[in-house]
Amino acid sequence: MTVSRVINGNGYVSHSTRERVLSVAREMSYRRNALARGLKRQQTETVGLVLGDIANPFGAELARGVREVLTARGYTLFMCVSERSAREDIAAFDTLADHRADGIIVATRASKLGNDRLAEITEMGIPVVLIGREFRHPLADLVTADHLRGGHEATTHLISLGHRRIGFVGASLSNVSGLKRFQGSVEALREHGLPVDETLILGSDGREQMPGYATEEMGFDCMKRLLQLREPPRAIFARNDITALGAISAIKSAGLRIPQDIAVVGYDDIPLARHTSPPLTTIRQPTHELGKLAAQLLLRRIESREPPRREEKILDCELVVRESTIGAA
Amino acid sequence: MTVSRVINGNGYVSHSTRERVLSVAREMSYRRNALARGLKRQQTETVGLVLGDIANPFGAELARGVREVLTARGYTLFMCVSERSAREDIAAFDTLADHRADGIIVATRASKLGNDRLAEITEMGIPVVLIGREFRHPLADLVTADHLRGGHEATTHLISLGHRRIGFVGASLSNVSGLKRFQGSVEALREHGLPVDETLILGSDGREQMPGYATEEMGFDCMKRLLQLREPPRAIFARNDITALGAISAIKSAGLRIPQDIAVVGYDDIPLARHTSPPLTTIRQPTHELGKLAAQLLLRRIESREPPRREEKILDCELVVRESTIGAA
DNA sequence: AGTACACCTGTTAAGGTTAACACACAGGAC
DNA sequence: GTCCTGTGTGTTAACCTTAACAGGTGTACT
Repeated sequence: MTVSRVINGNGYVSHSTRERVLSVAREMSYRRNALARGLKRQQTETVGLVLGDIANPFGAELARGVREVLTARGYTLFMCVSERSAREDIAAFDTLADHRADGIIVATRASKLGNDRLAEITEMGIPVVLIGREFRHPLADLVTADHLRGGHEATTHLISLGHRRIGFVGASLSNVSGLKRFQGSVEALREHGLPVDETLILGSDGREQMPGYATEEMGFDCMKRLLQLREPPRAIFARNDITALGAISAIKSAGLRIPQDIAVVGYDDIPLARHTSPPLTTIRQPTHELGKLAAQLLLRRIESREPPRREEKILDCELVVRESTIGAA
Repeated sequence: MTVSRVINGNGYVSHSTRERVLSVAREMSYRRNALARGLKRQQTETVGLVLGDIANPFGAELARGVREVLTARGYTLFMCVSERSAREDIAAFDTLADHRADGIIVATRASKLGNDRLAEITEMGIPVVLIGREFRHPLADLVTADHLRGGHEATTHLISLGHRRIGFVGASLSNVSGLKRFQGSVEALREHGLPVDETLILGSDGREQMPGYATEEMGFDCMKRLLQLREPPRAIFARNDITALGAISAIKSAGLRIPQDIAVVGYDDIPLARHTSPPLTTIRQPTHELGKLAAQLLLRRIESREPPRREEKILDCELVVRESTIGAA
């Protein structure tokens, strides 16, 4: 009835009526029912963000970017975590679809099962945007950082410092971003005529279950194994900063110095990276931008009458040189 | 109609009918509408978690504990972030209330405005459980770690190592947990007849806005100021591990050694703490347990017919001694 | 035969909201 | 007087699901 007009502030309502409605509403501590509203209006002004590892500051920053754009446009963000398995991914997609989220942003690792369900959901007409996840679909946009170039730059940096034996910590076949970083690294080696020594490439050892998000634990373990080699690498490229921190820890506990004995490059430029000892050379992803862009693309999809042309945006990364690669001060 | 019975698996449905329904459902890629369902059933099997800083691994671990319990019982967890202001807190509460979440777990800092709205929501009959947030209400349960004792233990540890000038990094009047840690610390000093030197207590300097979650930036800044004192402290108790990392960074960039020149104790025992250099002595909170317990208390409230008696659980912390306080290997 | 019960299916209404429409009145323009 | 427009209010139906009930068939037991 007239109440709706008051609550939503559209249509004509006389001042006195409005006051009366508001006062009664206050008195009975009325809250409008978003379920009924969504049901009727066929839109909920709600967006779901599916994150993998929320312990990684990278995910936090991503969420921040997404939220910034969404709240400015009046949307609510609900975050779902899916850290263990494709099953959790699917559960998150289903829940968001069931609750009629207006759109979904997905930043978890790809998996066969997950992608299949994602395709279904996309085809049902729910706008979907991926962040750094391998899933191509004509109805879903994709944003990602240029990990190929990032990996390339990181490695080129090490090569330019004279390193010839470069270890890779945190290799993973199932994570696209990680894989691209690795590929970029290999390309750089090839370009400089350096051999790719497989004994220097360590990852999660097959015992990788779905989480596979690289942890400091993993960095620590891999680095320890590298140090046990007859001729350990003199430089390390880690799949991300968290992994790099683990590697640094392992190097130090072996009594070696960074960068004099072993140089380390990370990836992501998490806030902590500038405060490690030594401060970590790393590849900065435009994390915040990625989140904002994903949200913008999603809103474009949500608010346009018919499905817009698919967008795939690849943002540049940037090498940030700190003291973990060049001795200093 | 019969469809509902098939979808929900209750009531009698013949095999053939069930198959027919399922096949049609698949064909039209039917998804049940959680809005309509929630509207009709007056429950959504959905719980909201309001987190402050999701970049802090502490929040991540908390969420993990909460989720573990909820999913096992068939509930869905939606996370909302409120990192900047009391306004965001309120927005999150409102959204969750509007969407008829069955219950809300709140782990953000207390604020006058936020608590007022929380009281309203609680009194509307929505189950609420607080984690480490100062908000007492007969209808809301509270779980927290014993920060008073934690702060006491950390400081006692430093005193037992012979320290007499102990700095406190990250003081904040507006954060209860932080405040308790500080109080515990002061009590320990008093018990040992040591003076409380206010020049050694640094926080966010009044320029604290709502976020106030202590960052490594803050730890770095405070520590730098402490080092500029005529007689800097020889030991530091940081409000949390992230802050401690910042402090460590500042100490090192001043060319001092840990723990020989300055000992450092953190708080939380985040995964990274064992991988810093040197590994960080810290107070371990039963983070995962806190999350689980909060979820259990919430479910109790949700599922009991009439409001149960208020529970307030205080879990013990534990000192984890590592090399940032006692020189070693 | 009559009664009880298990099994299966359909009808109705309600949950809270809003789009669409209908109506009513006032004031101004012609 | 008629028409138009702006303002204010009310009615209806629909969004999709499910609780409650009603009704049907068939089998088993007394």
